[in-house]
Amino acid sequence: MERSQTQYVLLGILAIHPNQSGYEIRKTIEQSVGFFWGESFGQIYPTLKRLVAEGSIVASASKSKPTARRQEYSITPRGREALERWLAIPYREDPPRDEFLLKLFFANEAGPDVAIAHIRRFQERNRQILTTLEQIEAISRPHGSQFAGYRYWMLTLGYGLAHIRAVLAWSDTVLADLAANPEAPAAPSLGAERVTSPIPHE
Amino acid sequence: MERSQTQYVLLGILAIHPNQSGYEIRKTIEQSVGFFWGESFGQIYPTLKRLVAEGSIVASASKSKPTARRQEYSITPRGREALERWLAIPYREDPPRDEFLLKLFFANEAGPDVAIAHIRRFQERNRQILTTLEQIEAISRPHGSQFAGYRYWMLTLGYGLAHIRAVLAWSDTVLADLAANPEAPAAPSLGAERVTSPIPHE
DNA sequence: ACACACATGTAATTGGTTACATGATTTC
DNA sequence: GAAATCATGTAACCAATTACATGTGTGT
Repeated sequence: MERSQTQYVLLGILAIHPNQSGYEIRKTIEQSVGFFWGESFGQIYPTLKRLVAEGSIVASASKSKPTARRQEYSITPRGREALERWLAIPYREDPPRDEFLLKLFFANEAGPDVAIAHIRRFQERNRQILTTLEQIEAISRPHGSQFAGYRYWMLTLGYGLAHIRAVLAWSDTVLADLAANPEAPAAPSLGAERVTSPIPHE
Repeated sequence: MERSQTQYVLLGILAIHPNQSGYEIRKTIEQSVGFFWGESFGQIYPTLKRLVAEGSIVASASKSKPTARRQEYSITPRGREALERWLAIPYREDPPRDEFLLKLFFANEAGPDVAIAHIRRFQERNRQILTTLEQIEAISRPHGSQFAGYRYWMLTLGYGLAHIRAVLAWSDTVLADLAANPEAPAAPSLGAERVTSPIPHE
């Protein structure tokens, strides 16, 4: 609970766009930060209650859509302070885990066809995301800076585009290499003179 | 336990390089897949025991380094089968969570100085990793394909290099933009005509 | 003697997903 | 009237980290 990031996502989203229900918040998350962040209902609803109890957000009956169950939330000055405090501290790296790269790394145990299948899947998925991100970019550009925070949205979008374009280009060269030269020469197993990569972790 | 990926990392590492202790396995993980995968002792030791119980690996007293406590593990044919089965099934995307991008996305609530601080940190860290990966590449290239799996190691390394170079280039343009134009024009909050990004998830 | 790397393990905690359960509202 | 979407919540489960605890071997 102390270092749960979920609360700050909720605060941040409500800071940008108040008077949303839990259900709506989740949609907003999907549609804005969805390509690098996800939240589940099982996490959202309890956290909203906790934030209300702490006074970081307030709940109110919906005015725009007065249905029976719907609750709307807005950030309070206290919530804004909490958000700003959190934003100011250095981001933490959580331990990286990329199953795609892991399976590719071990692909020698399974053969090049398996590697190729994974890479094709990787390409399909990332081409799809790239198309989406490019559409957002195209739609947003004429809009100009229509809302606060637009600039930073564009920055994160730019990250996504740069990342995906780079790894898609990489995947093309990899596929070409695997197709041109399916069987790599066999060799002794990783032994005494192995090369290592001491990547610094936090 | 069913969908724990830890077991497969251990199997994969032992498939490439047998007769390692738990302690050693962890070091090997850090030094090979460390830039995209991590494992803790609290996860490694119980999983090793479970894999022994299942017959996927075998434990033996150390021959090369016969100390009191040291246990060495090697993969069995059964473990190899389990590894191959796992390698053949499509990788799963786990929900993305990038705190750096999240803080950047919300940076309008905190000001450009906060955004700049995060990006500088990001650059420092990634430049450091880039240097390490480039050194590995430089050392490995003359070695040629000295061991089985070398090829796939180089492929994952290539991914890391492509990714880091791309996001570092992105970060330079972002910093230049934020420095040249620290205050973005204020604008109404994210409202009715907001643009959305329906990223497909699995 | 001291420090550091090697080596193994467990317990507490937790952040999070998934599945389940329920019901209202809208749209076709 | 059926289906989809809106809407909220809880319980079970779990993978994983972190902290703690213990001890050996090596090098200075």
